[in-house]
Amino acid sequence: MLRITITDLIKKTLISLQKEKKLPCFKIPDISVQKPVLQSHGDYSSNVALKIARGVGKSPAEIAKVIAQEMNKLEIFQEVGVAEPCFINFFLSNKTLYSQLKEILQKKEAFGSLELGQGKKVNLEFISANPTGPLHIGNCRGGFCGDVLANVLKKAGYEVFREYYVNDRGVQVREVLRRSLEGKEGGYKGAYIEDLRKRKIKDPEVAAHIILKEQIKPTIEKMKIKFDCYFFESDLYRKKETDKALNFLKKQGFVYEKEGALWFRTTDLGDDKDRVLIKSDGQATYFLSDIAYLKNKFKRGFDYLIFFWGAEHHGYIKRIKAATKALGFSEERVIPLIVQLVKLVEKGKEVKMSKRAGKYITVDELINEVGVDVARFFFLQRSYDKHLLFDLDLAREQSQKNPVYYIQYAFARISSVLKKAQIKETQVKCSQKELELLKEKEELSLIKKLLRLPEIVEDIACDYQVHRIAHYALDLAEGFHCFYQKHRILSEDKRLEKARLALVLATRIVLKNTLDLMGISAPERM
RNA sequence: GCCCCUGUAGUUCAAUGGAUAGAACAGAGACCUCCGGAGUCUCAGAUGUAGGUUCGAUUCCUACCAGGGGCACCA
Repeated sequence: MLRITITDLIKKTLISLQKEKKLPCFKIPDISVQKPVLQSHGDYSSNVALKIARGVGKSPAEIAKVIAQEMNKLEIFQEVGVAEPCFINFFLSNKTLYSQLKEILQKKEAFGSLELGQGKKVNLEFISANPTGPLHIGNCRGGFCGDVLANVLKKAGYEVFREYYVNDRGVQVREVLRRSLEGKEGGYKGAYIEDLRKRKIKDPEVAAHIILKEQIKPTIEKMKIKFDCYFFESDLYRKKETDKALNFLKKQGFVYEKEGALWFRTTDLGDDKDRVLIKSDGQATYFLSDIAYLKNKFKRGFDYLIFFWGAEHHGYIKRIKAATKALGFSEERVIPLIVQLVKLVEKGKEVKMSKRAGKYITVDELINEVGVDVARFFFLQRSYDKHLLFDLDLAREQSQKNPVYYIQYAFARISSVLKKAQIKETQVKCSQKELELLKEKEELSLIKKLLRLPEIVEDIACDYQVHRIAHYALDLAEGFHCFYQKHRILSEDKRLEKARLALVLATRIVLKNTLDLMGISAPERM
């Protein structure tokens, strides 16, 4: 991966410059290499000179000059320059681009894979909607983002386990279902409740499992999400894990009694107030289940626990971090991701949803109307901390204009050209000499875009922001459309044709890998 | 009252503290003898307000203004 390579090269250069006494001794900081906005500023750039100038006692310009001079000797670059205010700009040599292109063609579906995770085990819990009814649009966001994050982390070299936590025991769930089945105030309405009533289902816990099986699971399949496990809260009780967790906390001295209830002194561990574990009526709270569940996950050997929560749960973070610390684990191993709420807009007005009134748009309805590819892309585009405005009219009427088609269209075009050229999945054997025929602006620019996939995977594996991949996919598709528009692939010049077909094949590979990560289909025809 | 998130173009969104703030849709215009026009290329258009931190702020800090979401022996 180029960005890592360049970072390493800078580090090596600094060390050798220090050895040669061209630079004084100092501790080498974390070096950041970024992609400049402007092409004229190079393919990559670094502010390392500015960063180390503080501790070195030389002017940044001087330092940058020395580093650039040294790095100019490296073959990977065509040029290493210095620009105001002391950025070091790296221009890749075309030779580097061609060899990287070859690598894509060799690696195929493995292109973009990293060993960043070193096989560490990650538990990714998402959706986990209460089994009281069908999934609604609010569940979509965390669902799709969780699924894609799982894909990306796997690509980055983590061992990923996807989990859905089923609150099948909680008082609230049981109470709501009981009221719903009996048609009482405070219950939910909807066809599925009617159906349960007709089937004479009385037990709320049975109802919960039926809803999970008949409503939620089929929808999840429709969303093209796969879970490795549905974890039942009731199992924690059946196996006495809640008792064990409570006893553990007691032994650690975190538990006290007040007004007939058992409290967990979470304030000792950074929470705003203490929390109840056992209510005065003897019932355990969800929080106790969650602590037992946390313990259970660590016991299963996960290095990191990632959760997707809606914004309404933000207050829960301190609590779960406190529990983590009380259990004796480092809080860095628990990573809660908060996604802001989804607001539904129709005809310019917000649509208020109510589960109680049976008034909400289900995920099934949404996917039936716009298709799973459009739905996935729509929810993937935004960063988690933005409120997501879901415009129903746009999704319904303008699906033709949806950017996901722009991306898929690029793939369809590629397939079409390859078909015409009668090239199947087989490798185009293209020599370095032939690849050197690719020197048009659009060709080189496309190659550079292809090479960014591993960087995107790395970035997401570090900050979990999956929307990066959606934006990358658009950028990649644009790169191909521009190239396609400007230059003919099939031509009389058979050597050039071969080189361009190699580029097209490589684009196909990277586009396919990107779409796979997003869980969006790559159609040969549209 | 306290806590969390957000204020960027007419609209919906981008931009690990970096260089001339990017797209898409909507608007104005151009490109079909040509591998799929669901495409390409032009033009026009934006950082809520006031301070601070520093070589450099859309990004970090403070105050204010505006929107959303939380503050249970629910989760």
